[in-house]
Amino acid sequence: MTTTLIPVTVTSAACCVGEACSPITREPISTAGAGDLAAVLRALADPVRIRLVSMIAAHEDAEACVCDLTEPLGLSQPTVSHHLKVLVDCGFLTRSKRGTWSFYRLVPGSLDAVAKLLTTV
Amino acid sequence: MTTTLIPVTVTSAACCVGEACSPITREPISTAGAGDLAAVLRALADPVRIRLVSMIAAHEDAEACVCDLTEPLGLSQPTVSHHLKVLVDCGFLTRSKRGTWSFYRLVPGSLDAVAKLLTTV
DNA sequence: CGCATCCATCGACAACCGTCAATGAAGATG
DNA sequence: CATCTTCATTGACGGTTGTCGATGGATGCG
Repeated sequence: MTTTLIPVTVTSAACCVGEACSPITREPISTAGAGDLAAVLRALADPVRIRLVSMIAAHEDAEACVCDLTEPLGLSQPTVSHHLKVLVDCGFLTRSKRGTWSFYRLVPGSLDAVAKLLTTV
Repeated sequence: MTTTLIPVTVTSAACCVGEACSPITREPISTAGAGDLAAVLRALADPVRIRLVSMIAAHEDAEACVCDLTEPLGLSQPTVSHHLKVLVDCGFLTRSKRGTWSFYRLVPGSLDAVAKLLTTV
């Protein structure tokens, strides 16, 4: 028997964005679509979270644990965990526990999905 | 004599983004760059402002005045003016007064500049 | 077992933000 | 001139959010 793992994180805002997959400048976006896109953008609209995404993506093996991120950011561990949770809940990061460590990784294509909505050309 | 118009809206956040013109996933973004990008994204991270950008871009002649936008949004005129100001200050919209009316227009390329920063491919 | 490390969650506080009513300036209209 | 329309600004209020300290669970190690 083969176990197939189907991601069902429907609540992911980054997933919901896929509904309105055409640029927002073509025609007036729906009220719901605007709310979904705003929620995703709000998750990225923070200096710390932008640095987190950037640091994780550029980190060795494209993943990082909390203890790798706390000191460079100069923030407390709970604060970093909080921001990471926001990014995970919105579908930009995944978390995988290995031993005591939690490793965070960028979800491929999640940023591009948002970028495509903003592209006018 | 040829009059060359050089845009010098340096305070525009959407312009500042141009400094870090490479995708954020290539290497860790600078603290200042993250702050600038966050400021621009925060301007877009609101359902009303996303609808405003979309409605204006898709409007006739790609421009609209405040009275065109108030009723469809179901918001008060001061609130709409407030959101429009945020978008203008960040370089996403331009305002041109003609008579009593203020016409707003999408700045070409402003959204694409942000999209490029988020694109990983 | 006892202790240390890594981390998520909770509660609290301050700062920020979206919204509206009120106001006044600027132009159009009679 | 008098009036109306369009719009920006101000001040105030309530809700959201970023931050930290404290706490406790889970894992690794001697």
